[in-house]
Amino acid sequence: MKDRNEAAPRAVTMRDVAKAAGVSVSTVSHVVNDKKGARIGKDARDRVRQAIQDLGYRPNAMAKNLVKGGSRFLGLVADAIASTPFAGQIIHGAQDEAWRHGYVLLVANTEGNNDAEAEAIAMMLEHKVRGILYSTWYHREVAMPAGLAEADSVLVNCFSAHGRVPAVVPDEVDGGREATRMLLAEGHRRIGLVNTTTASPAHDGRLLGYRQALAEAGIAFDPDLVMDAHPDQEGGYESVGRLLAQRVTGVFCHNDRVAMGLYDGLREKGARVPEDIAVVGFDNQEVIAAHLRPPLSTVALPHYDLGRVGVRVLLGLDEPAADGRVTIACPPVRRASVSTPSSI
Amino acid sequence: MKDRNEAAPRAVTMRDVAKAAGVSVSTVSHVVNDKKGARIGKDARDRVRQAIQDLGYRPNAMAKNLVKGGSRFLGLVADAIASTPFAGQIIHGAQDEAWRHGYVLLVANTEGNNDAEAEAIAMMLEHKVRGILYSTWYHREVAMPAGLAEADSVLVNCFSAHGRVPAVVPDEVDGGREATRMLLAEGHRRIGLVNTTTASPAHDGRLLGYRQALAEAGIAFDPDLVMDAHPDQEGGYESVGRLLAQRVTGVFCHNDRVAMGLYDGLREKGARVPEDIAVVGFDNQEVIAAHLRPPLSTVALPHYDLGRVGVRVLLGLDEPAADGRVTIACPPVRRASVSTPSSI
DNA sequence: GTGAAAGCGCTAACAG
DNA sequence: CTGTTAGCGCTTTCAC
Repeated sequence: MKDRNEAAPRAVTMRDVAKAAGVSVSTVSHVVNDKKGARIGKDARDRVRQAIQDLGYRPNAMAKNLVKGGSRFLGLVADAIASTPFAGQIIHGAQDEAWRHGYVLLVANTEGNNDAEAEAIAMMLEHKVRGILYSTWYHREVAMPAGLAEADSVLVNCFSAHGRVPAVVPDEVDGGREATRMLLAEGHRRIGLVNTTTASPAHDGRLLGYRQALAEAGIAFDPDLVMDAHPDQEGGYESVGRLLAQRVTGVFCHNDRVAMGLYDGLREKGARVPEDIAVVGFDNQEVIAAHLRPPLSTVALPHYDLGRVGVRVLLGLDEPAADGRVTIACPPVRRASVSTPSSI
Repeated sequence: MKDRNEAAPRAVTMRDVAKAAGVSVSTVSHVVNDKKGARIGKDARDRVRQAIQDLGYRPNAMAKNLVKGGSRFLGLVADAIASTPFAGQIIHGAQDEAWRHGYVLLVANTEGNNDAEAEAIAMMLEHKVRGILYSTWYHREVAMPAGLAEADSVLVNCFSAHGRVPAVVPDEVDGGREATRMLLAEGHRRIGLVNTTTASPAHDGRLLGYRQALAEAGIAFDPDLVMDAHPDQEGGYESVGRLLAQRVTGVFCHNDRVAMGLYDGLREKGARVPEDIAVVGFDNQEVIAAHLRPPLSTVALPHYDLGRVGVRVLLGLDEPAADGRVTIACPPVRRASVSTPSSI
């Protein structure tokens, strides 16, 4: 760390380097940027390199961006970075892809606060970002914040009603299908679904996927096997009675937390997983799914890819479908909760 | 979103506004920044405001920073944003505090990759950040990456051997004491500690806190009550036998995941929480602690504050102690796992 | 009260 | 091969 008291010793600029190397600034510029066209004498080049070393020169990105007329920034506004790892995974994917293309992410965390959101977007606009990703921690419809329209933008894990802004979202239907298929593959025919209580892309999509998978297997849909519960451990726990009453042999839970609560309830009733009841979750929330007893089979929400593809769409590398959507598959993750450990 | 095909229509600048308002750029600059000294006629001021509206002018932060000779950026490099919510909370705290002081966070996620780290730091330096926060997702000693020394920097949730760089870290000893005290307060005298297997600030600090709390209560330290286990659910589960053999009535677990595994093991042995054994965790990892049966008493790792104070130290608003450390307390979070639900 | 002009650090023609 | 020059969009003296 530099001494905090030291008088700011005006940063070393290209001119300083030029002077030290006995060349002009443009020569320095050329060697710094490895300009193809420019033929610089090996001699001058070396002197410049040396001067850069000696003076500890760092190019000034702001000056460079100014003259280039546009920054290498990409904005990412997230509504909840602190509560789950989901936003973190989106950020991770977005950043990897952004860096790959020479962009830097400006991340703003709004925790759902509208003022923070407006401020964040204004800040990004003033930094002349190349575009803005607007992301939510769970898949939902959003009202486009004013200001977003001033830049290229892409919605990540959310979408707007009119569909005029490209949206990268998980394929909930596919996920529901995959989850149900894991149970089907083990021979289950009476499969319960513990869905969430509120209508949402997740609620509707996963239900549809469940029905599709049943249909594929030639099994009639039985509405009695579908029940709603608060999407957390408590909701799962409380569903046990209804599930047992329906004599299901397998259950597809709305998420891993519900499955965790369900495990507790089943244990209390003396039902074993997976021998008596096979369980599948959703989300692949590592801290839970991989460490339950037995480890939970689930379907992964592709947050990393949502972020990654969001950037690709923003940069024009991927094209959304005609409806403005890019849909990312939810891959199944098989663990011991659907069949006896020895068989997987 | 702007039409992706539209030819980039050179952004509107201050000159455009000046022309539209029939004034000079300096006048526009003065009204945009509400310069105190400058006396601008209400008339001119209004015309400028109007022109700004009409043209949709946004100041160019890069140009502003260039002339001001320094950016309003703060860098934050994190080693693992995607795996736990911990880094997210650090980022959240850092960003709130940064924004409060007019700074924007440049976040870089390195996932432990050294090249990514070097690149991230170089990028931040080139953007002339005011300073850099270097953070880790669990409390540990780090080797200072080269390059960090070129800027003011502060370590967050980590520290360097020589202590020349200020470090903001959680008070592990305090946390261990608080956790143990929760058990003591319920009358427990035979308290087990399931610690992690590897030496670390967490391992050593929490053990010390445990011993201090016992000493405060006049209880002799019994090494047989301290056992090590892998710091996850599996580790907790496997500790049950040893714990029961020691006839402890309360257990302080290295973290919430260990406590979660312990719950499973205790249930299998027919032991109830908290009636037969009271349990306390560490971390306050919401998704687990708040939703176990019964909800888990624990001690919170103050990640939000680590980030927040990290920024304050960087900006010179808080002073580290003589040893370069700023230590943040780990507050206890009481839930039902230490006493019967009715009594809390 | 308001404007003209210099310059922040850098790039990109264009000259030589 | 290398140097000169004109800006990029903005702030800030200093004149008028």
